[in-house]
Amino acid sequence: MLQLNYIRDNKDEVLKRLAIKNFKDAEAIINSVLEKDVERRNIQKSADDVKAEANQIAKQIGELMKVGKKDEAEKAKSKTGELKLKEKQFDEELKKIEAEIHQALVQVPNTPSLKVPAGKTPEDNEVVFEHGVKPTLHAKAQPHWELTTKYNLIDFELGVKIAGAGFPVYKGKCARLQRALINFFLDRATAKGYLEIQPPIVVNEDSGYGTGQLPDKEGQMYHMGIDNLYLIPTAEVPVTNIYRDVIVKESDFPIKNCAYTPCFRREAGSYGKDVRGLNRLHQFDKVEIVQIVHPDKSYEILEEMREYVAELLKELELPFRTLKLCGGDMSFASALTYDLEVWSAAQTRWLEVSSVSNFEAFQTNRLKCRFKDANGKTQLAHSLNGSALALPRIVAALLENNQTETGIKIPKVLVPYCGFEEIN
RNA sequence: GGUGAGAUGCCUGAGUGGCCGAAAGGACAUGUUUGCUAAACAUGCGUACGGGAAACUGUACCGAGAGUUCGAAUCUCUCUCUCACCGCCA
Repeated sequence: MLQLNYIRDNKDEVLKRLAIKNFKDAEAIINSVLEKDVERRNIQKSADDVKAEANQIAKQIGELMKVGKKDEAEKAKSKTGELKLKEKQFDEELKKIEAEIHQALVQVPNTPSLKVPAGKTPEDNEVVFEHGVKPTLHAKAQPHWELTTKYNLIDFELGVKIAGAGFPVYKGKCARLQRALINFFLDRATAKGYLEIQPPIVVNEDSGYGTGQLPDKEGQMYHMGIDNLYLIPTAEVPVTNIYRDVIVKESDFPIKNCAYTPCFRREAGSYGKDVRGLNRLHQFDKVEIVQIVHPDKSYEILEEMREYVAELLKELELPFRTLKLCGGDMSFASALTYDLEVWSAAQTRWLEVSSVSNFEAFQTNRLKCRFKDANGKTQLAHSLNGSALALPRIVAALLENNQTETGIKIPKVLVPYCGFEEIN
């Protein structure tokens, strides 16, 4: 959620930036919010004045009672009836208008950075970096969903039997490969200064609101009604919520956390499209990196995180490209997002494996994650996160790109983690 | 699942109707002093939303919501959560 004060002071810039996101009703909503804000302040002033008067009288009555002037006390009491009525009325008005402002404000997406390219669809995303050579596969090369059957690596049908579509069962060397990837990613992250966290993989409602999954996207999460808990769609949710309602020390910046968790997504509405094999799952594994930083540093750190994820892909010897998302393809909460995509040689297409975003103060405003600056003023921190990395599509690309007629080669860096060099 | 206790500021913890935005201690910050990796002393130290050029000042907040009252951290009701013990169990 954007900060009202910020909008008030920077209206033109806010509108300019929202235009990049193709947010249609920006001007209408912002104007109405600002008008209501003026009204709100007027009402609050009136309410405060009435309350101040009532408080005064109450104090006087107390003193009169103490010295035994009962008559005068009674006289003072008679005045309070009217004040109480007014107070109630103002409070209700205030509540109403605050709700309206909030309602309008939550509809407004984060203001994109001015570096975000204009555009509406994924085709408008800007390729900022490309690395590696797309491999040429042998004549009988297969997509990963056939390779996994051939080498007995993943049983999708078994997953259907146990849970449902989108819950694969990994076996043998593939299970080991998954474990290897998780450990590799965590080792690299901790070496880079990220503190490893093992968070709960269920969260309560407050946490869902904190990172913005609720109230809008609740259909995307698995909900356990009996205890009112949600399965996390990403470690971002529990890890970022560590910093909900806290005032961190400025000297603690940058706060760097990483976490491996399974992720659960209902993916409602995406049936039938690009869902073969490992491309889109209800449950998958991911290592996430999260940073809470000083506002002045967040863009510098975003680049650092993007570079870090790119390094991982280089080490895995996967061809990849980095995209700067255009206004139309960015998420609601992001101010600037890089997507990293690996080349899937048998599918001959790019697969998104990481999304690295700077949320500026959009998320921390909702979370109330603040710090005291040098002047002793509390202000919102900036939050960033990125996948580093999501497993299934990495596995898909590894299987497809590294296949030979006799087996699948494991990248060097993973061999110590896997304990084998080839799947055959 | 059963029984009991509780929810106060960054933390511990006092506070049973007006003198309480809240004692005390700790932590933290600044300064002084002695010196040495620390201690002593002094001062400061909640958050949010308003008003004001500023000094300053108004209002709200003691788990959440409602109520009683001129006046509520303190009384009543509802809800949520936490802890302890027992039972069951990884």
